Amino acid sequence: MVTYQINKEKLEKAAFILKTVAHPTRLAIVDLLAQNEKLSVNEMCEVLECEQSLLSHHLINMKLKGILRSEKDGLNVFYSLKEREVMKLIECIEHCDCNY
Amino acid sequence: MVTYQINKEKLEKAAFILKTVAHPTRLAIVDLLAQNEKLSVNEMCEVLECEQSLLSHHLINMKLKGILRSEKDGLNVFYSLKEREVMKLIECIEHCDCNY
DNA sequence: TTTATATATGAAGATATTATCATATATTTG
DNA sequence: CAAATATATGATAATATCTTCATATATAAA
Repeated sequence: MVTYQINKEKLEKAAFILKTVAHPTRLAIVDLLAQNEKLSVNEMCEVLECEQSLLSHHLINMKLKGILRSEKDGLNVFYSLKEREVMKLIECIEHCDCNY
Repeated sequence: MVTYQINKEKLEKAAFILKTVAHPTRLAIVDLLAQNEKLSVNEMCEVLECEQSLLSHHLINMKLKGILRSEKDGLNVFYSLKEREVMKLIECIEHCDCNY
């Protein structure tokens, strides 16, 4: 008999989190913030060569989904990883050499 | 100065793999195959309550992307995890309680 | 060799995601 | 206060993903 343990809710939550990160730019953001405690939108814009508005959309989305937090300081808004656990995802992925 | 280490190619690959798994049904497939060495399409259909054709699409997609392998035995096709490393993703996610 | 079963395929429609653009808001500085 | 700068917002267009359905293929069994 086939067993099945993880419940639907948990799977949906996991898929949700994964989705939030499953994008080159967003993954780069996580990576960047793993290496730098906090960064302003502008700083990330430059490093990632991503248009400001698009980056903003990504950042707000990630914040909304609980991956990032933000704090305002004058004109700048600094983003940082809310759950440093997310970094583990990246490491994990790096070790997983699926060939396709 | 902001540093940035991971290269584009790596990020794209990682995002690609993540995307493959960032879906409730596909995550359930990984989970199911982490617990059962190999399973036929039908067996998974029943457990996951997923329509055969849809499941087939998912499985083939996952195989194409290097997450799964398949072997035929008579009428059945058995799928199994190609990279058991993928299981770590799930564990990782489970420990990561992002609130959103 | 017809019938049943398991799986795959492909097209189309439904839905979701991503990118772009123009512009708004908020803050600082001159 | 006007101008400059940083970020956010919202509508829309472009694109990708997911689902469904009808049907094809391959194997096994009667």
